[in-house]
Parts: sequence; structure tokens; C-alpha cells
Amino acid sequence: MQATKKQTLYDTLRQRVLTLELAPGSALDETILCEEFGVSRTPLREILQRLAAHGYLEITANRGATVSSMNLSVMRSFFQTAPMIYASISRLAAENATPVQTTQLKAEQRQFRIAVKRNEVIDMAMSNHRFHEIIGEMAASPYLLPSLQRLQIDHTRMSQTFYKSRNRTDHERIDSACEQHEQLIEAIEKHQPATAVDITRQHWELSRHQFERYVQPDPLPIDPLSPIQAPTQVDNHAL
Amino acid sequence: MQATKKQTLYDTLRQRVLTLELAPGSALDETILCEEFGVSRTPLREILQRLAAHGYLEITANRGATVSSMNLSVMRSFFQTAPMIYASISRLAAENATPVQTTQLKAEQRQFRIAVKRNEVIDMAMSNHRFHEIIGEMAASPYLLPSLQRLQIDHTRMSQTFYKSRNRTDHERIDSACEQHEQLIEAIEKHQPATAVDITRQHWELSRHQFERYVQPDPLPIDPLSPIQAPTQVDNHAL
DNA sequence: TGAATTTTTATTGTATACAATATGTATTTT
DNA sequence: AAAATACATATTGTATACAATAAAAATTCA
Repeated sequence: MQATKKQTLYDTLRQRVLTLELAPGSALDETILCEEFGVSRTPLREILQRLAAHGYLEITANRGATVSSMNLSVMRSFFQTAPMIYASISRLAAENATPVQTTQLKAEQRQFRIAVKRNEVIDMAMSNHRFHEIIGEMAASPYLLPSLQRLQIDHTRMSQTFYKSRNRTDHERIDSACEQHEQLIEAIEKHQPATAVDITRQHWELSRHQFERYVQPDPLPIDPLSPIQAPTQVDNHAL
Repeated sequence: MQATKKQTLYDTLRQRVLTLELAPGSALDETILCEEFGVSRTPLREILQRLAAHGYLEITANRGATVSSMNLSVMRSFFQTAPMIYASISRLAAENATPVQTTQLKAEQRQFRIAVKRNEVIDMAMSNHRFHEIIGEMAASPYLLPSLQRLQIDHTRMSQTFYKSRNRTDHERIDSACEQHEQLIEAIEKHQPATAVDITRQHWELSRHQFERYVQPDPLPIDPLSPIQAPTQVDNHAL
């Protein structure tokens, strides 16, 4: 019966980490979470163990759980690893995707479009996350999936700023991403690995550009009195 | 104090899985393990959760933990993924390895040599596992490491037959592997990524040939009465 | 006999109480 | 007043008892 309760617990905490509702590095209070979810500490702690092993949390002995930190030292490795893993996953997905999975993917893309249209930040982040997660499932590679999932945790968290942005250029980029999703679905459905890899590469480049601005904000104008030409509202407090 | 106890529990169970002392698919009895390790079910279950999340076990709700199965359906994906991940890890290791880590790697290689000389199957398997694990640490890529670890679980388990073999050819191959380790250490120490990748590729090919015989044993002689030319004692009961 | 149902047993899941550890506060000492 | 120590509080870790679920055995009914 209460397998549902534990799953809810896992999913909810996971979402809070991914949407930055729980800030990187922040501590989790077992007692408070127990009250909130109406469970005792035993099952809660088992879930925390799982979340930690999956990379969402970090557990230190006798000092409890904290949300996984996103430090700059791993960024390099993120940018090195992501394109390779994403490309491999897309290739395998295009080779192995079943019709049922393609249907799932299309459904998730509809959710994403709706969230984009309504400008619902959390829904955008989560449906985009789920979209790429489904592609991961399509790849059917238990050995590649763990790395994809680790990448996605930080990718989704970094994307928050992107989704939250009320900037014109960013909105256009979100639309581009949405269009790339459609193309990717088509390539996967038609079993065209090469095309899928290429679109994935473009999709990654779009993200990468965004992240570069995020990590390294636009330089200040030379003349501090002249108005800033392209007013970008990037807040990089999270990193 | 008892953080040690839990770590021992984790390490011991992990080793039993890796050395096939616990057969793939076999069930774990919580009560028996509790008695053996002198802990109650609460901490034991937390460890089982961790082991499951790391790919050593599979936990089904209301039905307990079993050792991760090694079915043929994932073999394809294993052979597809392994060379790419191993190569990437080696490249990064050669780029980033610190002197301290290189020293560790050399120490582990000494252990491996000793185990090979003494023909200690478990020690061979575990020190070889640890050897490649250290290279994984050298790579310093939290995003690539999870896939490497998943691959290593099954790689080490499959290697058991290899190490157990009393066959002449197999022994020569183990010596080759040992020599490749030395070359790999040198490439890493001298920060030569290209060389490290190349040796890794050769090292993988050696494994792959072994696995092919393992999964698909030598064909029977055409004339069933003539003696078998190369008596290979490959027992592929585990797969 | 044999299929279906109930009862029993074993195993897994959860709550709670208690122990161990870490952290914060007060007190003592110089 | 500053440092050091002792004490108090909060948090984490573990054991145990009990509840829920699954599996096995026994019983019933056709």
C-alpha cells in the first residue's frame, strides 16, 4: 500500500532539488520532512540514501543530508562529458525506440509546449527533464543511463535561470529548443541515428551558449555611465 | 564509531557480488545478514538501498533484495558502451592524474601482480577492479564515473571465469593484461592521453576476446571421436 | 482427487524508543 | 575579557516491537 508514499517522497524531494526549490548545499531536516510527509524516520532515511546514491543529495556520517552542491570545479567535466553522452544516447534511442516510447515522448513534448506557452517555470523544467529522460530509456543502455542521469541533475538545475528569464532572446531560444525537440522526435521515430545525433549536437550547443552567459555574465560596459546595450537579466547567484 | 561497521557491511557485500560468491539473481536474507554482521535491520536495509542504487542489487517492494542479474539482453549494450567509456576515462586520467594517485595505482598494480603469481582468484579480481577504479578516480569526472562503475560491476563478474581458468592460453592473457597495466601506468604518469587511450583499447580487446569465448564457447570438433585439440575449460554456467 | 478458500507462517515495511554523536550555551579559570 | 572546560540541547544512528504483505500449508467443497 505505502509503496506509493515512498515513491511520492522520492519524487517530491527529487523535484525540489531539480527545480532549485532546495538550494544546492542546503541541509535537510529529517524531523520536518517526516512531519510533512507523514512517515517515520526509518523509511525517510532509506529514501535519502537512495537520493544520495543517485546524486541528488550528499550524506555525511553523523551530519545528515544536504542537497548536492554545484561547484565550478566540476563544470569543466560537465561540458566535456555531456555532448558525448547525449550524442550516444540519442544514437541508441534512434536505433532502439519502440512505438510505445515514441508515443510517450510525443506526449511529454505536448506537456513541454503547454508549459512554455503558459510560462510555467517548474513545469517547463520538469517536462524538459522528463523528455530527455524518456530518450534515455529509449536507448535501453543500463550502462550509459547512470551518467545521463547525473548529467541531467545539474543540467536541469542550471537551466532554471534560463526558464525563469523574461528576456526576449532567451524566449526565442526556448522556442528553438522546442522546435529541436520536434525534429528529434521525428528522427527517432524514423530510426535515423545520424540525424538524431546531429540535432542533439545543435540542442546541446543552444544549452551551452546559455550556460556560458550564466557562468560568465555579459561584461560591464567600458564607460560605466553609458546605458547597457543589451539588457540581459542573468542572475548567477546560484553558482 | 560504527560508521566503520556500515562501511564493512557495504564493502563485504559488494565484494561477494563482484566475486560471484553471491550468484546473480540470488536472494539476500535480511535476518541472516543481520546476525552475521551483528547489526539490526535498520542499518542493514540502508546499506541494501545504497547497494541497489549503485547497481549491485535489485530491490523489489515487499520482496526484498536480490543480486543484480546478468542477462544476455544487456550484453550488447555492454559491448557497445564499455570501449567508449573506458577510452574517455583513460584520456581524462592521463590528463588529470596527480602524483599521489599514480603512486596508489602502482601500489594496486603490485597487489595485482602478487595475486596473479599466487593464482589467488578473488584477489586478482578485486585488485584488478580496484586498479581500474583508481583510474576512474583520476579522471575526476563525477558525470562519467557512474557509468564506469556500472560497467565494472559486470566486467569484473564476467572476468571471474577468466581468472579461475587453469588454461595455458588464459594464463598468458592474464600476463598480457598485467603488462598492459604497466604500460597504462606509464602513459598516465607521463600525461600521454593518446597513448593511454590506445593501450586501453588493446586492453579492452583482450577482455572482449575472452568474453566472446565465455558467452560462446569453442565449437565442438566436427568428428566427435577425435581428441579436442585445444582443451579449453570454459564453464559458462553463470550466464 | 483437485481446485478453491481459509489459516498459518515467514518476510518485509514502519514506528518508536533509546543510544551515540555533534553542536550550542553556560560556567569556570586564567 | 578570552580561552578552556563542562554542561545542556539538538540531531543523527541503531535496536526492537509491531503492522502489513507475500508465501506456504492446511482445510474445505465440488
